Amino acid sequence: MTIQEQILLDIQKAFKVLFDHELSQVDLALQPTRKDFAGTYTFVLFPYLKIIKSGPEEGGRKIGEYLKEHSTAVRDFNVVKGFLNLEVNESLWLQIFQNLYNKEHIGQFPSNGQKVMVEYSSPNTNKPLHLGHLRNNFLGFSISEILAANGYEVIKANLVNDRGIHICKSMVAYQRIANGETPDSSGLKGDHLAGKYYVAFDREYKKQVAELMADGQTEARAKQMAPWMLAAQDMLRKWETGDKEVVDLWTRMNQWVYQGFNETYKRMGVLFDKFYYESETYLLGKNIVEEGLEKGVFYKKDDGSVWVDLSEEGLDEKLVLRADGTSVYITQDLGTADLKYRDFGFDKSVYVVGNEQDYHFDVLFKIIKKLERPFGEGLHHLSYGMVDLPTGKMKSREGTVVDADDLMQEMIDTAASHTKELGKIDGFSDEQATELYETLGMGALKYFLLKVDPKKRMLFNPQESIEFQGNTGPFIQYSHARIASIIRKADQIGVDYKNADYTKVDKLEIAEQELIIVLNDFEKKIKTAGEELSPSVIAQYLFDLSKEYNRFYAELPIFNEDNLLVQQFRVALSLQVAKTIKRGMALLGVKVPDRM
RNA sequence: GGCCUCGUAGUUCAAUGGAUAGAAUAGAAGUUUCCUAAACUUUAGAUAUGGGUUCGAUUCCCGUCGAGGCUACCA
Repeated sequence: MTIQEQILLDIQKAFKVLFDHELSQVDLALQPTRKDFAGTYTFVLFPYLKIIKSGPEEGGRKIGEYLKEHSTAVRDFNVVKGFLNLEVNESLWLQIFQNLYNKEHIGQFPSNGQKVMVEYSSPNTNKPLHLGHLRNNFLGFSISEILAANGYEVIKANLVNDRGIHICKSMVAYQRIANGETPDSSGLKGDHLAGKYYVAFDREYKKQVAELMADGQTEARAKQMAPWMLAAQDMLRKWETGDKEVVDLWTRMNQWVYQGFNETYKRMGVLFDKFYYESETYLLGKNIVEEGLEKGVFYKKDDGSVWVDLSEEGLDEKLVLRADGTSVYITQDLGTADLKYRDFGFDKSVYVVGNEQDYHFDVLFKIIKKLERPFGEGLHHLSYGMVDLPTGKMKSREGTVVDADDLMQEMIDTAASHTKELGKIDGFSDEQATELYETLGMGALKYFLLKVDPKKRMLFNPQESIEFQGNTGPFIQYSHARIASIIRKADQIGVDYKNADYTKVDKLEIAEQELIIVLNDFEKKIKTAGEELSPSVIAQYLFDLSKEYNRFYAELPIFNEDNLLVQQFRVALSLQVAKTIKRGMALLGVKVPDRM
């Protein structure tokens, strides 16, 4: 039982004894006391004025008196307006700390026996990854870690979009103008090489459209009859019929792209348990169309196209099969959902996809529920907002796309030069230094993208993202490094911080008590982050913890402290903070250094 | 046009319907004989707008203004 639950139980008793009223647990809640007032938890009295039959001040005082006398958790209280602020016994905080400190693993709930699939990343193979993908990948990886911490078995899946007209565009341009260029011959990363020809296609295509329009064609017509567009469409048809030459080129170019992606994923620090390829799934789902027709969930129009009517659910009619019998995106997604379920039999499935597809997933999930799939209720769209630049939206045509590889390298370079400037890493080997720069640069970037609520669109300012002060990854990493330094010294001079009995500490300083309170919140935050699918909850928490620790660090001496038990306690408290930071940062996919 | 998000200090972000709306940056002023100053302390500064519900609204409801997204027999 947590302190809060215990106090609420005692408040329930108080209502029974003082006002002869039975309150149910669900009616009751405590909130953290605001910093300006004494106390840890606050009970708001306004909702109970009718029951306590007196002013909030008087009623609050009565309840406070009762708690002070009868609750083992409550040491003292004060009433300000309608707020009953409760102070918790120091001994209880020490007991809580001791329990936390004795734990083998923190931030890990036992298995809940449930399986969850997290699909994220899902790149197109016609161009390299950019800033938007970074948010997607960091979110997907982090939420996977967070769900695992909540006791789920997690399967990380990547559905690669490796076919379609966009791939054919790169291929057409490559075929026409590349002169057999390869990653080896050009020194270009494979994904960047493919991207180069995707851009080249677009440039040539625009030129062709302009020429046709100059010859008197309408724009719409010009777009249809531009030679390269016709070539791309032709290539797509050939691909679908298995034309050897086309498939060979497709295979070769995709291999290059995958090599490039693998490098990028490695630097990002993301992993996958299962890859799905659209080239293997794009025909799935037609059997579901049949099934839907039989069940009466879908209906056929006169021209033969198949539709679903979602007007009862507040949406429109939606096409699921074209008149010519070919499938559309949503058909394929229905099929893929079944495939995933056959493969893994999950309880939940999370799709990490940008919010421009909100409507699509709304429709998809509603259809799946209409089809009465067993996994229908476990579907979630982790819909994240776009990443905007100070100049506005990223537009590949306008060359304002921030390339993922470039950005990561820039962050790491900046971390390197900043670290060298501070000159604190004497004695590092080149290898260690390189690793540190990577840790810091990637930490800054990941934290920057994860600290914001995923649902919200966010602004990426290159200058600010590269700062290492304030609410940043490196600030939290720095707090960890400071503690690591303390532990080294404690070990060196032989402070026995491992086995002391900290419940015997006489008096807690405010900074110490605040730290314990924050440390005690860790698991609750992991739970919230898991329920809300929001790594930002963890990021915010770690920042608060680090800030609280740095205050403690500045205010209280450790090795100059005379009382031996207090000295041991402060080392132990520091160690507990370090463990929490390390574990919490791991949930964000961020490493922490022991020196920086 | 219809549908969905979102408007909070100069800027970037917080705030299960609760107290005097928090941080971080940028600005001003301080703190290194002491465990890492990538830190700490102090200071100034915001709920787009008009109504409504409520003991109480940044939060819920309606209007206005502004930003973004969706609105394909594309993916």
